[in-house]
Amino acid sequence: MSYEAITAKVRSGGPGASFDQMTHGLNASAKTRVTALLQRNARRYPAGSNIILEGDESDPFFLVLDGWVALNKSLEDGHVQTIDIILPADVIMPSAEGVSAFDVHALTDVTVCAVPMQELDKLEAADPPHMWTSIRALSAAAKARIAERMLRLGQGSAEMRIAYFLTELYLRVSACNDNQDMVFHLPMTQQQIGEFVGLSSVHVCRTLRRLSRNGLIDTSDHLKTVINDFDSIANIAQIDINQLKAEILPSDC
Amino acid sequence: MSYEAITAKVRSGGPGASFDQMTHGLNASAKTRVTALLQRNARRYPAGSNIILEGDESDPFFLVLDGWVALNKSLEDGHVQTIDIILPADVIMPSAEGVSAFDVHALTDVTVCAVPMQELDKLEAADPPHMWTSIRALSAAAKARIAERMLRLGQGSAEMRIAYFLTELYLRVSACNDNQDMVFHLPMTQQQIGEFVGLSSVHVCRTLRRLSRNGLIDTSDHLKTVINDFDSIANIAQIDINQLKAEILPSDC
DNA sequence: CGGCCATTTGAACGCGCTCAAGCGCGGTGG
DNA sequence: CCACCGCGCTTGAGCGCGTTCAAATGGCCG
Repeated sequence: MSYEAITAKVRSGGPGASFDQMTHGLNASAKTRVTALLQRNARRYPAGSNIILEGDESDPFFLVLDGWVALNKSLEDGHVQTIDIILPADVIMPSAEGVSAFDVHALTDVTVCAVPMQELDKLEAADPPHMWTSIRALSAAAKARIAERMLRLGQGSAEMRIAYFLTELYLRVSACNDNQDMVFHLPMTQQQIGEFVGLSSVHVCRTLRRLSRNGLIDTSDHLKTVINDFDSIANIAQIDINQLKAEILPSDC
Repeated sequence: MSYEAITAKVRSGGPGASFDQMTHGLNASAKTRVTALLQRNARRYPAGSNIILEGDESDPFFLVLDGWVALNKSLEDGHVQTIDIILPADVIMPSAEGVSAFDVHALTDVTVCAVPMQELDKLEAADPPHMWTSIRALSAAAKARIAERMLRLGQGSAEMRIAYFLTELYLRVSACNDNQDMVFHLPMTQQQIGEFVGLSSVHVCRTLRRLSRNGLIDTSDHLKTVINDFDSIANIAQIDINQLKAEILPSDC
């Protein structure tokens, strides 16, 4: 079963929802123009492929239309660290100077839209305040996410990191959802989760199983991750949910 | 001895160098105007004090004129993680929404300049391309720095983290220097270094001593940190120096 | 049914932590 | 001037969390 087919079951809002989110706030004519631009520059990548490699030349700016993307850095010994995970309607900025600071890796089948700088300038000319406000909000949210994760990467236990990971991604996946069922799909192997939270895949497994055995989560159906006891998870992760929501989710949603 | 007195010995360029760096690229009239703005809004904080607390309301934008600043996040159990260290001529963006995502902590006596949003807009009106270009370069460098550090925080050994820490700060401190003597001042306790690299102060001590015993560095005069064998340090840190320089240093320098 | 990949579990090791005591140095007050 | 104090650095001992290595199990697809 494809990733889209799976998430279609779990998420509300079908294909096209990303476009709505991204053009949200624009007037009608700008909206059609931007949507056209996005569709024109859209490209597909299969799960497991690299969209950009660290050190490659790249456009400064990508929009993720669909699928999950990991931003990876790696050491010579082969160890990989995922710096951030990018979800649909979010933005990838591989950094200035035209050279990417990390691998951009497709966790699932992915549709992204490379936005060349001159196109961006055109958009800005069309609707300057909205465009940059929106970008600034997205990148502030990304910074906050990374800081929060870094805190736990440096100071937290394995359990705390996993609990935080589950909470963060649940919040982000269901940010624009109104249903409260605490069920979502994590299209990542335990290896990839480990690369994200700084643990070996073996210990990710052990930690998830412990949470599962204690009834806090349910991973028996590995297409759906269920958080049974959100308060306990948030407590283990040392999260103040409302504060975290305000910080890591772009406000307009 | 004050921090300024110490660094005056080590660094080239006296007081006022920060102003020059920050207004670099502006025309003469803009330069005087910006310098005046900076001096008008400048505030001093003693070493050890907090400039902003996590969750506080704050201006969106600070310029560090002098001294070292740590951006800290902490867990309830008291563990602290330093997300980034800000040096003179660099910028603090405590994040959008007017609420700071972290403590802003003075590692030394510090002079910062809070720039309210409306002032920023005025500056932008005066010289729009320069201002935002410069800010974007600074924040791209900050992102790259944090990613590079996060890689080692999640995947590297204690030795690698310490070696990377030394290299990063040496590069940044001496970025605008032409002398190549590999001597600089680190105004941080081992406790604070530990909070930055995710190690206990005890282990920071052990690791520094080991590097020192092997002749790679010299910390006997704790006002000056000396890197004796830069290649070995860079090798331990798994750094490609030229690539790192390009990534983490704002280009105009 | 067989092959492949992800997950699970066990065993043993070791890195980095905690706790605790000793040392060195600068500042302060008698 | 020296005694004292406090803070940061140093070093030792012992422990525990998370790692590595290895093997078994499970699930999906050809």
